[in-house]
Amino acid sequence: MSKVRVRFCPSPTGVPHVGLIRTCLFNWAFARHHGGDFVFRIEDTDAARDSQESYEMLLDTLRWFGMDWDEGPEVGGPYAPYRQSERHEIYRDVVAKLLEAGHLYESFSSPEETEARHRAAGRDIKLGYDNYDRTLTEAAKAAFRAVGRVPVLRLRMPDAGDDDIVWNDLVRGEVRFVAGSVPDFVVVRGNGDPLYTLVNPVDDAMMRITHVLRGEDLLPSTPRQIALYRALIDIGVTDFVPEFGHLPYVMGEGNKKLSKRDPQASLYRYRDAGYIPEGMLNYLSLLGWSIAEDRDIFSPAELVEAFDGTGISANPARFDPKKLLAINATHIRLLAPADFAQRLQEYLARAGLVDDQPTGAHRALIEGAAPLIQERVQTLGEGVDMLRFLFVSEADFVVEEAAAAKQLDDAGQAVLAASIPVLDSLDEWSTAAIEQALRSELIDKRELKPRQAFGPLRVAVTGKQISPPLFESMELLGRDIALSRLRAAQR
RNA sequence: GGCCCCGUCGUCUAGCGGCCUAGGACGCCGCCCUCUCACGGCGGUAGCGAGGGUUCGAAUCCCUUCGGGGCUACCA
Repeated sequence: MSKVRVRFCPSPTGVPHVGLIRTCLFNWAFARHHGGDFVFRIEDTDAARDSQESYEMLLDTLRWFGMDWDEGPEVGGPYAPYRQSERHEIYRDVVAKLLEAGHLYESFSSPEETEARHRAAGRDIKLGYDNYDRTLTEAAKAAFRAVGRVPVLRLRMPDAGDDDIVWNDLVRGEVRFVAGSVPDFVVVRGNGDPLYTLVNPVDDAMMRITHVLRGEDLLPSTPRQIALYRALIDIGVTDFVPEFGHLPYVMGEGNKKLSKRDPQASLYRYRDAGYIPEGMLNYLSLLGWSIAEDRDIFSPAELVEAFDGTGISANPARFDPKKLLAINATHIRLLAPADFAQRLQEYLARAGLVDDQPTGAHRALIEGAAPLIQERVQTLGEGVDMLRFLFVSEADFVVEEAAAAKQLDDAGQAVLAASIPVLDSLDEWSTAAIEQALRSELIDKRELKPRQAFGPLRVAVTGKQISPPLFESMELLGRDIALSRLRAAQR
């Protein structure tokens, strides 16, 4: 087999979403596994919907995931340009050759006229285009032009009785469309603009794409693409038809395909919340694929190692945010502690709790606190919430109302009153010393249950009922601030 | 309507004729650990859409049926 070449070819509309990136991921992993090329092409042929902003988000997202491309925007390549909006002369040239060779023909029929012919012949009007204009005489065409009508260009499809269009789908096995069941389709608009139906296969052919892995929604268009490919081979644009593989849908709530507009589908939502790329990639690749019978946690490198393009499931996969979260949590725990601290720092900065280049004191705080929460959070965003009490100014520090009501009652006040002098007189402000002193005073001497003893202190010091371990937190906070918060919680 | 795809626990899946009284994971429930929350450990819950074949033997092969979904544009 020649070198594997696959492509990811989104149109830049809207925000990158889960289904799109899953498709990208499978292509990327397939290319990397086989030592092939990953081509990134932008299908911006719909000026009304495409946007530069969306284009930039696409690049940004792939980079965030570490899905690098060998050819495409900003890196170039031998088949440049890689934005379809810059390839119009190429399409014009191919169209001219296709027309000359008789694969395309001018079609003047309006949908109404086609429908009228179906009615007149007693056929179902839902049959679609009837290939009527194939046989238009030059005189008839001239007559249309004379009244100002402009033709679209259609590709001739095989007729009933010709060979069926069959391919061996990488995901679904043999798929067959009976010859004659697919009408001739439009490839160039009346105004001369080429359509997706033309430019997508033309670019794939010219860029020598060997494997087309794409969404299941494109499966019914495959016979048309194969027919076009045959025409392209005939005129010498390429010399082979690629393999096709149609990936199952990613479903959302209910029984509906996850929509671009579904907020749950936006990648940025997860990125902003502090999901990490390793976790997202892992989960996304589980949507229609599995690495082994008894395993579902793996690194991007392990994915590439295993992903050979076989064993992709044909049935739709439901996107499950809970499982995504769980897998993300596992990957967070897998990070090297310094790596976790670094990533956490970025989110703390984003939340405005530390500077982009944190001060030495903040840096020390992050290094001390990160290990306390690495096993406690599922996202980096949760980590920010959990550590907020360490970074806020005393003026901004607040004790949650519900927490105060529950823990700073009369019993809680007694705990505060007993603890403050003990802590105040500690020789050494360390986790071990704090714990020893408090246990001795509250558990041994006053015979409190641990949760009764430490609950009020936790709330007073962190403002929440859920926090990193208490004694470590107090040490990090420092004696002065810890004591002043305990005193402030007294009434 | 026509064409096409899909059908294993609630969800993602393993399974490709005997290894299956169907395995793993998420979720959920219980217990242990425990300063909160997590982590970790142990246990539990729950599935082959239905009906016919083929076969000594079917989740696995065939047919039918039911159900879900997609396409059917001068969108991509």
